Amino acid sequence: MFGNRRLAKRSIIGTKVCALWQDGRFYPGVIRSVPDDTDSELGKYTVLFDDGFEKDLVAKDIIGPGFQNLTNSTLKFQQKVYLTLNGREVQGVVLKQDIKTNEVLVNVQLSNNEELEFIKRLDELRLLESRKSARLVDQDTDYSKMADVTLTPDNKKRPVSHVIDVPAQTQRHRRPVDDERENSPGNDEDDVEMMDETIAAMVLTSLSCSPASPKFPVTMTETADKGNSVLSTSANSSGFYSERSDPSPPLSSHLSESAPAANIGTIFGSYTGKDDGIDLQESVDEYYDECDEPKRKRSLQAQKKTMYQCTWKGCAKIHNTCSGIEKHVRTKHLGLMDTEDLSDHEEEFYYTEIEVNVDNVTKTFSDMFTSSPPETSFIEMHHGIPDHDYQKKEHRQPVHTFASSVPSGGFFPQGTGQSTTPISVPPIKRSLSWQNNAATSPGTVSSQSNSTRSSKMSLQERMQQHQAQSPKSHMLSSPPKSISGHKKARSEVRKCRKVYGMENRDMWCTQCKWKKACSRFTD
DNA sequence: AGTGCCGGGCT
DNA sequence: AGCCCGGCACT
Repeated sequence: MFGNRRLAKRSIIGTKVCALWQDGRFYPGVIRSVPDDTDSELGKYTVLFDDGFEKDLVAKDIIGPGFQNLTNSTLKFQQKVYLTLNGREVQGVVLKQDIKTNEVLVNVQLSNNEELEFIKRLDELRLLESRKSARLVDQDTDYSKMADVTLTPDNKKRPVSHVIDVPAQTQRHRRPVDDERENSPGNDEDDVEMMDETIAAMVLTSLSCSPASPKFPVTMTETADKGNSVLSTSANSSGFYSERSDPSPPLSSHLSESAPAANIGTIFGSYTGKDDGIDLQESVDEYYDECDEPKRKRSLQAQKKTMYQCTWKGCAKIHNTCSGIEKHVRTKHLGLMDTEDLSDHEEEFYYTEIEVNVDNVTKTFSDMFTSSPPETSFIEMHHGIPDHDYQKKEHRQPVHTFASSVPSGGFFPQGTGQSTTPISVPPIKRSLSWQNNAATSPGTVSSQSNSTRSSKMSLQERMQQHQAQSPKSHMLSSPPKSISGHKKARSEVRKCRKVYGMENRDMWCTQCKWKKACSRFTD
């Protein structure tokens, strides 16, 4: 039936698509049959629309996986679309589309029957309703998921890359939304909704930092004094969505789910790329949600802490929350929108729980963040974000404690004496962090050898160390030659064995397990 | 001695 | 292909 000259296009029949109808709008349907010659642009696909009609269409009139992207399309007035607001998929109709900017004015009817108009970018819209929850639908094949994914342009299909993909589209032109907000004053909630996605994406962006990634964002932890933790303030106070049964302090709220417009507005001034502070949020232990609820033992300064580590190839990002890591996987690796509702939780396959021995989780994090020279990563991280005047904010704390050891003064407010949690950072780690290339006097560091240490270090520590030693962290501190040299001394190379240790062999990448070239920490 | 991983064998 | 491991080069 199918042309068999090529690899069959993975049974395209049955694919859920949206196809052009006579009226110039796209309607959902499934592929009924494919042309004999699928290579030809003229071949007609038969699409069975959901309402029972059938039509033969060329590929270019079909939107869906394997066909056109929505981004390439022009949507007509009254075209039904789906979009995500505040983590929920809502339906709307197109009012108009600005071809130039690819922004679409969408009218959305909220559950409370309120109608609102949003300006969304084309790539934020979908023509097909997303699957609600794979858990409920008992794991059918990836099909619909694929549809979801591919229908959302810009979601490059599963980037198999360990490069963090900054969800650029979420960060660009947010101004229109701003304008939009002005159009509907007094509706805070909606404002929130509109911002959520962006913020969440920004959070993710900022958070995206795998050991393999050079862009380990330097973030502030709760050690930041209140004046500085710009975002954590805003995020923290977001407990206004009371559906969150969690009676925990406001700080436990989930950024992506809700963030009070008011606060954010205040804090961000104009709502733009001020994501800068966001990373603070997650980095800290206050970033809890229902996922970790049972594990909330930190009041005990527990010795054990469950962390979640991304197992995506080349990525070993660790989050301290389940939702955090899920989001990471979802947006960074699966190329999905950061919308839990739309996700079918495939991300669960890409992270693993790790129990970490830490005497003080906070310490751990602060370590992680202190250990890489902030400036570069920080700047890079925010590269391309408009209106970014983060630097102007009071984030730049004088770095007291480590000023001498930190190359090019990071802003991490280590020195903030008002830190609530005593941060006892083992000197070893810190010195290690910058010791690699920077000239280090042997005497200043612990006399223990690196390897000895690593066998004794907790996993977490090793991870930190790895992060600290990842290439980026050298950028500022290292003498030029190490940059040009590129070839790392063997001792510097971090591999699963070193990072996780023998005792955590199950966390090694497969290659390492097989004594093959490590696939996780490729340099 | 420890580590990274090639080459090759087994299933 | 997935897995395992001897053995070598390197540190």
